[in-house]
Amino acid sequence: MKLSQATDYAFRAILYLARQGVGEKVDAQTISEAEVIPKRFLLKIFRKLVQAGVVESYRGKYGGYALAVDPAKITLKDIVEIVEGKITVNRCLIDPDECNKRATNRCKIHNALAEIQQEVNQKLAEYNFAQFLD
Amino acid sequence: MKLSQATDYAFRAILYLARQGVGEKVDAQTISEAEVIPKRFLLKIFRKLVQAGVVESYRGKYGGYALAVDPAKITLKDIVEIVEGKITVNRCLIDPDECNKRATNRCKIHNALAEIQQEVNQKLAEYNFAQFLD
DNA sequence: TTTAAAGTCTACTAAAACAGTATACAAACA
DNA sequence: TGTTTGTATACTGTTTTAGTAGACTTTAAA
Repeated sequence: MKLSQATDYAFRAILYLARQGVGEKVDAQTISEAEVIPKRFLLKIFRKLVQAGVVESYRGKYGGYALAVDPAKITLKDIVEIVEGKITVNRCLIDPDECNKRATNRCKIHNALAEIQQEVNQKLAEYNFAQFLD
Repeated sequence: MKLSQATDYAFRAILYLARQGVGEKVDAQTISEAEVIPKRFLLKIFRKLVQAGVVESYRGKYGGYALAVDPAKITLKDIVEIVEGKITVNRCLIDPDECNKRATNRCKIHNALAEIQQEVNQKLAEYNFAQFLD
């Protein structure tokens, strides 16, 4: 029941770019040093963020990354889902075949977990990166 | 960001015992079959529940397990914590040394995650096993 | 008082996930 | 045209998860 290290790194990388402003390019090396994130690992995380359209990348000399979206429009939930996929508190909640009792909808515990999962998603969606800028 | 299979099994085992009533003994084999849980694995989970005092065990022939506590007093949070320990949404929230920026208390993101963590704990604590008895 | 059926304790193992690295490649600017 | 940047793919070591195994202990009934 925890977020991965990669997600935590992504939070910090996005916040770093948000502080520079939308469209302001910074190279991975600089962010890696400032935020104490292994560079190759950070590059890997950035590829997901680029693919998702949250960040844009610039290749070649003087390349780097810049925020593509207003920080106020980027939530913690967005980043979590980009990096590690949708949150699933219990495996039964994704795929009924994962419930070895095949009782997903009849099981009150699973209904409770579904509610908790929704609550977590909602909470994560309440925080956007504009709020984290000092 | 999900609960382990062991926790899910524990939920179902506790619910099974709750349906029998406090003090009503059932052997692991029966529960294993009814809830489709590997028996040896279930035995291992039960040891934690026994140690925590939620369940009492009876050894020897005609032994088994029985709920030791009123189901209304057992919450989802209790079981999660017994089986997999306290929930920590982000590793920084347990140990500041885990934050490679050493910024746990100054970091607004981590403060947000701390709030979400508390929310999850509170939600889990709102559900008790009496509520799940039809 | 023996024996069979229960749980206990410790250790082991296979598979998946996590965290990070490496190597080769492509683009861009100077 | 060469150096600096990101891209793509694949590899690797460690930890966690999920489950299994074997030897042992307890208990009740025959």
